Amino acid sequence: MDPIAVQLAGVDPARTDPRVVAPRSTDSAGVVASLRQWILGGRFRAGERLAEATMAQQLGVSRTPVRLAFRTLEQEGLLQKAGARGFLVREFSDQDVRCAIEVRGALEGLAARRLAHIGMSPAVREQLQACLDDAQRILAGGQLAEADIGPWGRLNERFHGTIVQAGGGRVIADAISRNDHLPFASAASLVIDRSALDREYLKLCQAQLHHRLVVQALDQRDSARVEMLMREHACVPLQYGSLFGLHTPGAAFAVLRTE
Amino acid sequence: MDPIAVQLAGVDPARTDPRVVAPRSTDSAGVVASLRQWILGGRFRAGERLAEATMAQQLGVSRTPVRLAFRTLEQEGLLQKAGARGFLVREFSDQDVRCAIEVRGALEGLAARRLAHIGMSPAVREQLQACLDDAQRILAGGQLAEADIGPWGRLNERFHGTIVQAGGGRVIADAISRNDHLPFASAASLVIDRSALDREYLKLCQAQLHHRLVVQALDQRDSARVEMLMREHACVPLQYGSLFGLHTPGAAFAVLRTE
DNA sequence: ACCTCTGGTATTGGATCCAATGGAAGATTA
DNA sequence: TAATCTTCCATTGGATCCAATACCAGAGGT
Repeated sequence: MDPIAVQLAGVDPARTDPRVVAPRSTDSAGVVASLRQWILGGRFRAGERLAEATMAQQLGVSRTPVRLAFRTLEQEGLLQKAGARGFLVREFSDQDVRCAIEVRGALEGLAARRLAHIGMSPAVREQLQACLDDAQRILAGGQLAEADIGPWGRLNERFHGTIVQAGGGRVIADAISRNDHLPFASAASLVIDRSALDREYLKLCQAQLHHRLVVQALDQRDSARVEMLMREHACVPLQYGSLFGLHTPGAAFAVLRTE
Repeated sequence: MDPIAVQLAGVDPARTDPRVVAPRSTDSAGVVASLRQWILGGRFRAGERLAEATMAQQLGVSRTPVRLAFRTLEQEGLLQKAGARGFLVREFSDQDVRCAIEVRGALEGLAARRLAHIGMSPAVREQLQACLDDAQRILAGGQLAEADIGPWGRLNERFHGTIVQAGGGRVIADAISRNDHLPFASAASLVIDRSALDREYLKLCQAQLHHRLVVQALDQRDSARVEMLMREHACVPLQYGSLFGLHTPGAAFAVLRTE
């Protein structure tokens, strides 16, 4: 096992569409998902050129869905056009990852600010409280168990999603979800070092504190403060991530490998 | 002429690629551009369903490039999937437009903040000064001429682009450019009321003042202030736009019609 | 009269074929 | 020997064909 083996917690692509049990590669959406996973998983070198025919063959589909998928992945920022000849796997520097995280902070901060301004509906307030309570239950044990990673990822995503939905509406939510395709940028992508669960426990406690402060500021309709808190909160994985060297040259995003 | 006839200033799609003289519809990129223009131009009703075959026929191309274009426009947020049967033209409320503008403010503010933090290179400083000088020349006449709209749009785009490039790098620039496809969100899309050029002149003076303040704050490495200034600056078209009722029901984005 | 089932049709998604284009390698000449 | 031109091939983009599928309408049953 890699010394910095991590896990991408949160929803997996298969869970998004209940009809699809396994992410079949024979489907257009499946092709996008597979390619995204391959790219993020470090299957290709950074800057490597991808040919339609080759990918089609490896995925067992025709060139048509691959062409569609390439365009989608280009929009997501994972590929970039290589002149008139195919696409390149985009390489992300530490700076880029940091930027992506700051972008998420800025956008979620904006959504939270707006939510504080317009005020939470009772349903939203209840939803957020439920997230806090669930998190409290997970953290109550005093340590982090392997089985807690998945639930935490889901509740974390619920918390952020609720605020974004309620405060930002579709436009901000879309901007965030577009950014989320970049490595480490998603709120659902907790970077968990499974070999140091005790340290990760402290990290989650920190995150939970932020969540409670955010709800507090929302209660007080303190828009400026809640924005600042959300922006700071986005930096949590950054602070910790930089401790054990995020970027591994050679693979595009080696640390994102889901093992 | 419509009482609120406006113009979308700045670069036109044809100028982006020097090889293409006119935006041919027979090209894949041309298909995307045409469809985008049609959607933003209010050719379709909000929520209207677009069929591949129909669009292909109207554009004089096969279904293949239309399929690609639909996916691209979906990523851009102008279309949304209608179940398993085609795509719908997304409708944008005043709220959505406001959100898109605030998103741009947040992202450009972020870029400016980073630029203030790392400091401007002499080349960047010079480029910004050139923008200020060009703007000053345009405004020196004491009034706004019809012919000034195009140059102003270009210099405005240069100003913003320079800051984003220098301070944000690729990731933030991409996030902004993805957002720019939404109506009114782009820095290049000045909304100019050609029937009230005197009022528009005052608006541009206001914008120029903001630009000068931004450069001042950048000179002073005042990252917090420059961020705030950029966010406020993004709201300029919003303030004025809301004065003469942005949203026209019936057409998707009637006010964006380039006449 | 209303609900349901079934068949047809419109429409999308995938595969394959063909044309266009750009790059690379080799040959020819200065 | 090096530079340039030409030819060939790899690869992409567009068009068309075929299969799958979801909506719609009509008929029949309750």
